[in-house]
Amino acid sequence: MDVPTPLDAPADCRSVSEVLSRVGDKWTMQVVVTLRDQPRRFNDIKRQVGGISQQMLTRTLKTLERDGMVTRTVCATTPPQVEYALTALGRSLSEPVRELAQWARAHLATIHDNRSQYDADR
Amino acid sequence: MDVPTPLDAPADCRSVSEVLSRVGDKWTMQVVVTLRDQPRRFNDIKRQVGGISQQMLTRTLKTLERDGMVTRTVCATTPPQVEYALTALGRSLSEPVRELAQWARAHLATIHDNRSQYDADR
DNA sequence: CGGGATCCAGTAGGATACTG
DNA sequence: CAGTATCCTACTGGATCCCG
Repeated sequence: MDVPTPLDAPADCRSVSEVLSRVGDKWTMQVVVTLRDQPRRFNDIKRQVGGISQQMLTRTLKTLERDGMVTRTVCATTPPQVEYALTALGRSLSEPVRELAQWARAHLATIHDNRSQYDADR
Repeated sequence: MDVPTPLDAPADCRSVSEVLSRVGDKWTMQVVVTLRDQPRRFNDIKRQVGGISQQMLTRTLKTLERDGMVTRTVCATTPPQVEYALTALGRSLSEPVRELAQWARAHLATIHDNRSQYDADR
């Protein structure tokens, strides 16, 4: 237990890739961030995220619930109310993602520039 | 400029999602980690990663090169030698990813358990 | 050795309409 | 309000063969 975080073993790489591809889809992180401060209801999330269809929001929330990142609470009223909230696991994810967000903000423009230049050179 | 890292604005969410989905594919992180310590040649990377086809390695490396994360150096010898190395940008990415790797190691088993339980309950 | 070209299957994302 | 059910398109991952 000397090296802080090897990130060398193939098993680790696959774990990282698995997590990255899990949360790297189009909507998951936006939903997680939307739920970070307070629980919200379905159409509330839908408005906050913007541009997401009911279908994709349903899928995203169901997958998050399945992974134990989000809880789903149904109030048997009419009209029905369903409230979604982050679990501790879901909140804990937002910490390392915050780091990545900083990196994204700092370097995304550079990446886009690199792409433009690469494409122009051919 | 009070809050350290808001991660609230929709624009930020999209940046994060863009980066996550960019590096969240099946092979990118494994290639980056393989190149982290020293430059390597094509088939060397292929052996290190394991299970990747030439096609996918070619695509992955080309995309990394386009984004300015990897340099491609051709030695005009016979047989040709092509060496790939991480750029500073590529190396800087491995830092926040290291954080996410720790999270992955710590919580991946829990997530898998949650999935099993969720699937069993229906 | 280091790819390019082609073809193919599976899945992610999305539009729309309908339901309890 | 909060979904479910269809249907469709585009992209990802991969296998195979060919080339300098």
